[in-house]
Amino acid sequence: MDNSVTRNDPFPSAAVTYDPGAIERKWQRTWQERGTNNTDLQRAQRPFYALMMFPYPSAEGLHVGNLFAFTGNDIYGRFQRLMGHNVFEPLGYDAFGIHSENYALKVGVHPMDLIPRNIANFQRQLERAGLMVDWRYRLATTDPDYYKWTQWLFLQLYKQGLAYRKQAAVNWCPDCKTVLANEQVVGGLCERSKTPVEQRLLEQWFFRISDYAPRLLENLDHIDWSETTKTAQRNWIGRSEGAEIAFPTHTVDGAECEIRVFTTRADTIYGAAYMVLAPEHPLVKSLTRPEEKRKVEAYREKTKKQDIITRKTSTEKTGVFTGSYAINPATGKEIPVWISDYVLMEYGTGAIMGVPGHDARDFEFATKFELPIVRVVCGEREDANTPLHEPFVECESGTLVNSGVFDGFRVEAGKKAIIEFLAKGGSAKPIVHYRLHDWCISRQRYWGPPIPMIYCESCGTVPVPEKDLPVLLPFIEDFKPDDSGVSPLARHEEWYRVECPKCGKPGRRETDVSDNFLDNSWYFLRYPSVGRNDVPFEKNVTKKWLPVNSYIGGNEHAVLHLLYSRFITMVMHDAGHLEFEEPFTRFRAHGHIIREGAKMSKTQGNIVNPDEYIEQWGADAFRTYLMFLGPYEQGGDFRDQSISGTRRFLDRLFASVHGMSADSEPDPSVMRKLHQTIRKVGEDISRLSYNTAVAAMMEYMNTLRRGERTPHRDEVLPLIPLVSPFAPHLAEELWEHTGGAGSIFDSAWPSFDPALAAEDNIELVVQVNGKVRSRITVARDIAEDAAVVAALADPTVARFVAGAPKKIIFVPGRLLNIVA
RNA sequence: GCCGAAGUGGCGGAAUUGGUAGACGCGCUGGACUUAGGAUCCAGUGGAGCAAUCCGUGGGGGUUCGAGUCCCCCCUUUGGCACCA
Repeated sequence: MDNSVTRNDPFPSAAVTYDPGAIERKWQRTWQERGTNNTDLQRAQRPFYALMMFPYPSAEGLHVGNLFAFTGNDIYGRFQRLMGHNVFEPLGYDAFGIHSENYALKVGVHPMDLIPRNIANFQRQLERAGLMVDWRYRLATTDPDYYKWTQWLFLQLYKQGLAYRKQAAVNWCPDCKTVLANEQVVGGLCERSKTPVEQRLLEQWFFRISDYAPRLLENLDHIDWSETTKTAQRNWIGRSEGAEIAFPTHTVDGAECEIRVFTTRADTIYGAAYMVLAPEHPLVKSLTRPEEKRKVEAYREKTKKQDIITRKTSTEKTGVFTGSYAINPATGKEIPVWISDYVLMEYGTGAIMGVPGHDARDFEFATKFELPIVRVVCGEREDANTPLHEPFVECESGTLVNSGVFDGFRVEAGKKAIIEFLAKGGSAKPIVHYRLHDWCISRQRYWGPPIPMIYCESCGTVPVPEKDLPVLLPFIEDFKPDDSGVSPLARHEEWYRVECPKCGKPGRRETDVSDNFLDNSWYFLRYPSVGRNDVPFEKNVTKKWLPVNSYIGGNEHAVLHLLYSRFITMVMHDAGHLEFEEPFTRFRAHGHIIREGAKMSKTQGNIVNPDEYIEQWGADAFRTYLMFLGPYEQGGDFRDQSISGTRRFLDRLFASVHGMSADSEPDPSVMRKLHQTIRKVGEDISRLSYNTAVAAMMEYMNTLRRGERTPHRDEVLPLIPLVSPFAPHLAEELWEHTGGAGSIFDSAWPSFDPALAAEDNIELVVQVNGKVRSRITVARDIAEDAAVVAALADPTVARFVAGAPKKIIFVPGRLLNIVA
């Protein structure tokens, strides 16, 4: 006999209890059998491409951060499906690259063995997470079917003159005997061996992304992306408006020449007291007077040996005088020409005009070498003769002084006027400069797609014909990089020796592989065309599914991956392969998870292994908790203790569904709350505010449980679809249990009835002088006069209002403030 | 140095546009049920005070009838870029 119904327990312990393990296994199998997560790409009527950044399959397995990211995307995708879209949610593996290779080196397992193993482990973990992924379209960047097209992409860029070869410096670790990526150099030291990094010059392949800088910048105004990401890209592209100015001089041999500088502060040209060239500037040789030659040569040698990082981080200014002078085109005066490593050959023209009065670095340099410091700008509190004890860099309030005919100009106007004036004399032109460098894609490594180029003695550089793709990455035992500075592939003559495709004479393959960022710069184009081996992305399916409707990923990729993807898409657009030029219509950066207030790291041993938690709490509770622990776009703090709360919520949902009745009528106030909840959860999911969506459902659950009553069917059932994006397995189970047909994900999001959600009576906040004194229950549409009368009838309010109110502020439906 | 984000109870965090600060959850306190409770359920929970009430969103000013929210000046934490002319 059932005597478990007690006064305090409106939900009798039902015969069935919530067993997430069993339910999740059941539905994962059922989904698989029914093809619930499959999308018919051809026939879809309302395509919606919900993309998440794919993981690199590290050996540690799925990180809770991956799951946090994926779950957030999955919820959005499932919600869009319930809203009537055909949602495509693919996932794959970014399996080439230095991360994977380094791990393979560390454990001494060949990546060709290791990576498939890692992928298998990831796959197992991901399948437990209950993602709505259509695995038929899974890809790995290491699949020859995939990287064949990565190589094809390279060839398209080459064809368009966007890929070129030049000498460039790389980071070299003498201890690891390998080339390092910039990310692997921390504070001038090798991340792993802590050895100082050296710089080496190598011939490398570059993509002309800098040609696209203006477009990459301008388009940012038209795409719906997280502002933080757009800001990061804007800064990275680094547009500077300024002028190129020529300073006439003559070489040691007496020939006339000019030093061109780039400056954003043309207004300060009257304060240009010296010039500085980068040590490697091509004019240095011809400008160095014989008596200075020894010093200059020594300085150049010294800076050449310096590694990139030390040079960038050292603060003390150094430099030497060349012995030559140039003419300041504004003043007509001679100024000395120096060389110093604080001027970078890579930026601008590799030369600057030194304006010590109004630039911090120039000030430091001039102070050290006792060069004249002249004031040419002053603020409101200074005049032309106010001495400069520190550089005056303020522009806004600045006025030009000691600047000849330009005295009295405001900084901005002065800039324009001076450029115009110099331009007339042919010594200046306005110019826009970008900080964005060309993209070096060569890697002297093994684990990547070989760059599809062949060097022939008679034909020169010859691209591999498209029909010969892919250039397979061969299996080699000795994939470890050595101190030769070239890829391990360069040790394999049997591989790199080929006939020239043009003339048939002996040729040599390019032995570098391409950057991992090239692999993942186009994977989203590939997903819908996985399986097509004749084209990288099939025209019709691409037209139907791209650009991506929603892209979610980490902001650590704000500049590299997300910029490169945009670049590649633009190039493909320009070449006529794509109809759009921006790949991701909407992008949202998710936050990152920390654990108990600290960063998760292996050394601290506080890594969350999703397996254990899913085992203990169920995937649904784990997913819901991840979404509840903080705002999705900001991340949050993972606390073991807190998971119980979300699990309790699911337990209660399960119990409510099993304990509900259909006998009496639903409670109107509960129904009102229900419709408010439907609205809120929908709105919150739309703006990725998952934590508040979960809170709203919990709040409703509390409403449902309040008092000693059995919840009505109509009060409970709509909660199932609301919770389904978060707890898909449980929702399916409850949907089936309550007689739903097919998958809940082929049903619809519950409709929200504004009339039902509206309150008849509201609680009006009554303030006196802005301080809350009371809350009164009044009709929703109460008029101001009636509200004042009702408020003054309240004894507490009356006590604070002595005479006649001075002023009344009435916010209908919300608040009444009486100023007494 | 530059660019960005953020400081709210014991903790994670709520608070679309200036309008009830602390939703929701954890934890904690008390209680019910129980052989037991690290299960479940009920009640309470920012601080001070018997109470009326007062004080409270990093600190200091300001605007406003009203400020977590807007403005100015500081402090702290955190992410990114870093001699970018």
